[in-house]
Amino acid sequence: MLGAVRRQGLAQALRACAPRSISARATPQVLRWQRPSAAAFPFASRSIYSSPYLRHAASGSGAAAQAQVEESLEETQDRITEFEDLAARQLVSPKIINNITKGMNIKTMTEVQSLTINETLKGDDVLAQAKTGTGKTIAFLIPVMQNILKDRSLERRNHGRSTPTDIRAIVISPTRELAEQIAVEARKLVANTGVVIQTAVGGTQKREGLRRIQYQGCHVLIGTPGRLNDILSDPSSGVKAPKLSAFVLDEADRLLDDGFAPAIEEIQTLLPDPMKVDRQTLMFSATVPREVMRMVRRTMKPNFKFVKTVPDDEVPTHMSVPQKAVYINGLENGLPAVLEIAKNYMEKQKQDTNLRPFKAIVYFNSTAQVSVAYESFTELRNDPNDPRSGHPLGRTRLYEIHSRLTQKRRTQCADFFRKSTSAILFSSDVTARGMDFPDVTHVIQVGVPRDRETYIHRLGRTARANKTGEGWILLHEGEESAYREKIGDLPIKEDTSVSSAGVNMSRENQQLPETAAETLSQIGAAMKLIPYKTKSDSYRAQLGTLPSVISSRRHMIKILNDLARFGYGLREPPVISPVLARKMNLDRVPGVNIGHEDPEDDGDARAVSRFGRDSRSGRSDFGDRRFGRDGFTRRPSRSDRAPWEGRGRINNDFANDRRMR
DNA sequence: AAAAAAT
Repeated sequence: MLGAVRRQGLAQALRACAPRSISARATPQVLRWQRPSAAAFPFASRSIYSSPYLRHAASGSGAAAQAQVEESLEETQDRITEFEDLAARQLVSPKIINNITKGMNIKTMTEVQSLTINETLKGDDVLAQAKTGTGKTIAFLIPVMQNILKDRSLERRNHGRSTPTDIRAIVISPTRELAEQIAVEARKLVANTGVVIQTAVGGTQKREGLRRIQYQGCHVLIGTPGRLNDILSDPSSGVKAPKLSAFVLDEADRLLDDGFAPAIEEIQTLLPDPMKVDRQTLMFSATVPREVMRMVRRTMKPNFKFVKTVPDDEVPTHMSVPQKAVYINGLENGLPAVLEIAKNYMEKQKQDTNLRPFKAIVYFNSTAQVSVAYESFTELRNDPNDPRSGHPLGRTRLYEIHSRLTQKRRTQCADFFRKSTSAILFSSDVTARGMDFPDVTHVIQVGVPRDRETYIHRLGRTARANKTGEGWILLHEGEESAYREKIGDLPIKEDTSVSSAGVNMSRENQQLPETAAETLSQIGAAMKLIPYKTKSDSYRAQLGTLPSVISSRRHMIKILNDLARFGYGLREPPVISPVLARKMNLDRVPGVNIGHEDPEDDGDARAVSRFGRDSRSGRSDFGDRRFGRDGFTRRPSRSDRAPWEGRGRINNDFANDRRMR
């Protein structure tokens, strides 16, 4: 019953967004997959109206809830589900099908593929709402390629070679890696057909890319908004798409977010008038917010199809994957907790060979935090005093990826991680959407993500292709309210198995469980080996991300200073420029270190090298500012060793302070 | 000072 109301709500939403003048006949059809037997899942259909637009439309449609929904069951019944059949019915070139069934060894379509391919092959415009990791790339590539192959003029022109004005399809993706990933897939699909695939993404040599297009030609151009716009708007590039027959937006919701829309609109003005040169527009989107609907209405034919491939009764990933929340005592407990989660799993995996090798993505909200994590994990040693003692995670490979790396490094890391059996990828949200890394067993999110969608997309990197996986999120109690607000309704269970998470790292001489003590000292030692700038950048970066999560400035500075001191091992908080301090209303907050530059001598607590020699001496020209209830209460003295090493001395007033925030 | 993305 509830399901029926929901269905009607959806149809309503779609009608509401179609222009009024459009006749009933032109109302977009809603196609929906029905699970044969409705299994009773506790969380069924919760995610279906996760988009604000549809949720709103659905809830406001009470009076009209009687309306019938168009549901084409006939089409559901004789829908093609085997790739072979597409060739047998002469819908798709046997070459393409052969590449799929033999080359890629895929026989049966996923639900997304089956539902969308059956529609797109008819030539209609399609908006598909699809869960990630369900083969949607192939789903939109097949009709695009088929359209290109069936144009016989391709073969005659230019002695069978392509030219830079031959572009038949443009595919836009929100990240460079995703564009490359789509191109790789596309090339497999059209192997030995003569169709030329090219990419246009930032961070690469524009001239080199252009030369490749000029020399090899291009039928399908896959890229990111900026570079695509750059190339198409540059008349001297000679790259044009006068015969464009397909236009695809992957991750449309993301693409229509702030920032991308202007570039995409500009690209559209550079394409031929769709009224004169007929083209098929396809959009894939995990959610269907207002912006996506607006773009659909502006660019798609009035009879576009809406294909919803999240079945009513299928449990979406973020409802079925086991998810755990770990409360950390301070932000400084974050990396120890990550390390311990890894160790615990690897220990279990030794006992139980059925468990897959540990392969994790660890997400942070800023690039600088990613670097701190990656660099410190690289420096880990079993025995911090002996560089030869081996890494606590054994042969687990470590990678980092974010926008501040060169494109070459990014691509390399993505490739390496994809191929690794046991690895950790420290990542910003570059990889949050669409990226397909096989066999990821863990997604660990450090801190509350910027929004609900981000959480769900990150989590979607695991449990792909019918595999299992688990999600973890590490939370400071100061983040609790933001956490509950954003994702409090998801099935995330509190987990208390991570012993180093709850340790108060400001206290010395504590009796700690062995695993916690070991983990904390390993991280603490590794942290001393990484550059000061990496840490101070991370501190400042979090001044940018935390205010949306923690409302009190005082509290924020307090926990950041704890991180600087007990996590990063710094003697004093990194400087904040006077301008920034004023802008953020921090000038009167205790513990804020207002200054101009990072100290020349590093400001590190005590850069103890692996060989045990002190390599830096202290400096204290920060005056009285340091002497407040700010986490840096004590004048730096002989020992700045981390308290859990048992020899440090810290101010107990301050330690008590931690309890009464 | 806070993902991403054109130079």
